[in-house]
Amino acid sequence: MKVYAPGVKNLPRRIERGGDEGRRRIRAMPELPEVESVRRGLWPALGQRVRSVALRRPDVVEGERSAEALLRGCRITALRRHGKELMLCGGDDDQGRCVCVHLGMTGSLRYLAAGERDAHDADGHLHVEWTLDDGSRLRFRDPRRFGGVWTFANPPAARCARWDRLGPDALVVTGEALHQALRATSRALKAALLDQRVVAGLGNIYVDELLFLCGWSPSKVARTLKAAEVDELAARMRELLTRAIEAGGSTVRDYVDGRGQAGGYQDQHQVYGRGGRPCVRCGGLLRVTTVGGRTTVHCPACQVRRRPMGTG
DNA sequence: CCTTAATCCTGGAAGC
DNA sequence: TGCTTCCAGGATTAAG
Repeated sequence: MKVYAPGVKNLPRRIERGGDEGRRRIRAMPELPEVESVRRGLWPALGQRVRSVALRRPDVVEGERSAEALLRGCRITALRRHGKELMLCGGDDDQGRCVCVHLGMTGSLRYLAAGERDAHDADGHLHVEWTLDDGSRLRFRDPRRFGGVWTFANPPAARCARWDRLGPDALVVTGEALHQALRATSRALKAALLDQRVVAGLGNIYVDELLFLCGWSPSKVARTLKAAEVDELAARMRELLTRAIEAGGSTVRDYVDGRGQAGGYQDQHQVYGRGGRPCVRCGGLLRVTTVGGRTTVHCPACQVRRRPMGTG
């Protein structure tokens, strides 16, 4: 495990420097609150019929790539979300065509009213653009192309292929369901919570924030949490995500919601992006480590609850 | 079961 | 200043 002790020479400079200068350079990927904010921003598209589809980069689409598969001629009847996955439904009663969108790390899905323009009108990362009957548009853009679009004959087929592999949605997960998943793995708690099959929607930002709020060490073994402790973990998870959604998600660099609005939750981050800076609770320095293959920031003094091997 | 590493990709930061 | 190198990260897959 790579460990950066505070003040040590190999500490990345952006962390050492601290302040807003250090924070804003760290990127955010869309996690559940950001994806939900995108979904809520797309509501003006509901009820509209898709007039045309421009597929500029066919390889971002998996499955059938025809305009019809991408909802041309369909009326958009629902915008759904599970974890970080979005689903655009093209008909009533699970009958119409269906498109799933995953934003990956840098993906965005935006609604533009008729005639509305934005900074990305002509860049090379606009992969799919849907034009609706009233002249408004939906736009999928993804510079790094870790995201993508999947086409299905209908929503049940999409759920079967994609959503059924995901754990319960993190915004509404019960302690009981979470406990069932956590008790089945001996991985580090952080690694388990990042696994979308365990619980769907958490990424690096909100896992680190959640573990700080609960006082758990990221390397605590997942299966050793008691039922009551997982109840509390689930409750705090729902509360954290709800608050982040209320703030419009986190914008660390360039995330915007479905209407191009930046989020505000980054101002409430207590650990993410704050490695090497003082803990807001105890004043000690936050430590940057790697857990589950991911950069992890935690407070070694505050997050000592039930560490493995009784070391806490 | 578990872990780490490689893969995809680009832009921004750091290093020389 | 400019060029090169490194790095982040979600999900998946392979290898150890």
